[in-house]
Amino acid sequence: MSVEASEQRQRGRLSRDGVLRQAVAVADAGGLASLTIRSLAQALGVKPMSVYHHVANKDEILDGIVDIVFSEIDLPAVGGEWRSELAGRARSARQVLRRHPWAISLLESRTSPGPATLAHHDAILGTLRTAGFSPELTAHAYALLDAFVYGFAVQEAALPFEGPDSVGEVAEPIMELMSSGQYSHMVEMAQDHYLQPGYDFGDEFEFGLGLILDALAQRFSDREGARRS
Amino acid sequence: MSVEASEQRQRGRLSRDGVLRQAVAVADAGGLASLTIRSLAQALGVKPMSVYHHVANKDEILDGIVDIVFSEIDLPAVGGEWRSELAGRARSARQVLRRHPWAISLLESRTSPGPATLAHHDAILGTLRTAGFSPELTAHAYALLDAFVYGFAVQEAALPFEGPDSVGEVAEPIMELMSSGQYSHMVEMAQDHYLQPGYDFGDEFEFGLGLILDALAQRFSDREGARRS
DNA sequence: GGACGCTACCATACTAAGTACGGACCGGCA
DNA sequence: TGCCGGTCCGTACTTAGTATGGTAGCGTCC
Repeated sequence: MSVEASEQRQRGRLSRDGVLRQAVAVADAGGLASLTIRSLAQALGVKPMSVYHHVANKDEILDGIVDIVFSEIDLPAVGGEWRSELAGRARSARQVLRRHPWAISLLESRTSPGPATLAHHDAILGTLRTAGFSPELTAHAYALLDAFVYGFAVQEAALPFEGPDSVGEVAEPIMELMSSGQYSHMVEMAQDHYLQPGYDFGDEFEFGLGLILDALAQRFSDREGARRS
Repeated sequence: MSVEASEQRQRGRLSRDGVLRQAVAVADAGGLASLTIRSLAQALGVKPMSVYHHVANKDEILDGIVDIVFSEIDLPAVGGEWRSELAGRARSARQVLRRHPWAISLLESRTSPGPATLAHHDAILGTLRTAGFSPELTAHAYALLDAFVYGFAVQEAALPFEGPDSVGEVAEPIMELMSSGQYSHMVEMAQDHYLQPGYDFGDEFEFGLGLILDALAQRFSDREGARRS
C-alpha cells in the first residue's frame, strides 16, 4: 500500500457534484468520445466502479453535464429590457457552447432537463412575459431564438476549420471536390466571400441575432399599437 | 418495421449503396444506438465482417447516411422565386429531419460532406445569388436559415412528447418539478398556453420561418433600393 | 474442362467500454 | 468492543468495433 500516493487515498473524497464537474473537464479536454467511465475514474483518482456510487449510470452523467453547461449561461434578468437581456443570453449561450462543443450533440438526446436548464427556460419566459409579450408571442419568440442559438452552434461545430483566417488550410480537399464542375455557386461564394481575408463565420451570429430581435420588436410593437388603439 | 433481409445466400448481393440504405432503415427503426455493425449485418442477412468489404469503418457509414438524408431534402430551383423556393426547402428539411431524427446528432459531428450535401448547399447559394442577393447577404441569409432549420429540429427532437395533444401525458413529472415554487413563469406558460388544447410546437416553425424570410426580404429590398437610387 | 486467381464473404479473436455482483475497508456508534 | 452502514474496489460478463487471415464460388485462359 503506497502511503505516498500522490492523490490522497481517503474516503469521502468523491461526490456527485465532483464527479460531474470532472466529467465536464474530461469532455472539454478530449471530446465526448473520450469521456468513459474508466477515463473519468482515472481523472478522479479512483477505480471505475467507484463512480457508480454517485451516479446510477452513464446516462445520468450525460444529463448532469448538460445541466452544468446550462448553468454557465448567463440568465436574462426578469424585468430588464427584453431586447438587450435576450441578446446577452444568446451571446452567452453561444460562448458556452463554443467552450463545450460536445454539449451540442447532447442537447437533442437528453430529454430530462435538470434544475439549471429549467431555471434558464423560466428566466427567458419571464423576461418576455414581464416585458409585455403575449403568451403566443412569448412562445414564438422563445422557440425562434432558441432554435437560432442551437442551430448556429451546430453549424459552428460542423465547420471543418476553426476561427478566421485558418480557412485556407483545410479548403484544399473541398475545393478539389468542388472543382468537378458542379457546385459552381459554392466555388463562387468561396472565392468571392468565404475565403476573403477577414471573413469570420462567427460574424453571421450577430447578423442573425439582430435580424430576429428586430423582427420580434416589430411584431411586439405592432401588437402593442393595436391594443392601444 | 421488418428490417431483416430475406434474401438467400448468394454472392454480390451487397453493395456500398445497399449497405448505406439498410443502415438508414436500421437507424429509422431503432435509433442511432441500435445501428451497430452487427445489427446492420443481420439486417443485410450477412455476417458482421462482410460489411467491411463495402465501407472502411463505421464512421464512413455515418458520413454516408447523413448524405442520404440530405439527398431526401427537396432542392430549391435555382432561378426560381427565392422566397418560396427557400421556404419550400426549409419545410422539406424539417420533414426529413423529423423522419430521421437520429440524423440531427450526426449533423454536427460529421465534417466531411458528401455529394448530396454539397449539391444541397450549392442549390441554396445559387438560388440566393441568382435572385440578386449580394455575396454578403447571401452568406447571412444562408447561415441564418440553416441555423433556424437545424435548431428547430434539435428542439423538436428534444421534446419529451410527440405531436399535439399528447402533451398532457408526459407533463406530470415535469409539473411536479416545477411545482416546487420556482419556475413560476414556466408553470404559467404551460397552463395558459402550451397545455391548451390544440397547441402544437410544430406550428412555431412557420412563425419563425415567415419572420426570417420577411426580414430577409426587407434587407434585400432595402439594398436594392439603395443601389437603384 | 481444369487450374488459377479475384472478389465477396466469413470465423476467430483481440481490445475497449458499460456495468452487475459481491467483497473489503473504514469510521462511527451502541 | 463489536457491529453497521457508507465508500470504494476486484472480478467478470456482455456488447461493440475491427484486425487478421481464411474460404468459396465465379470468370478466364490455356
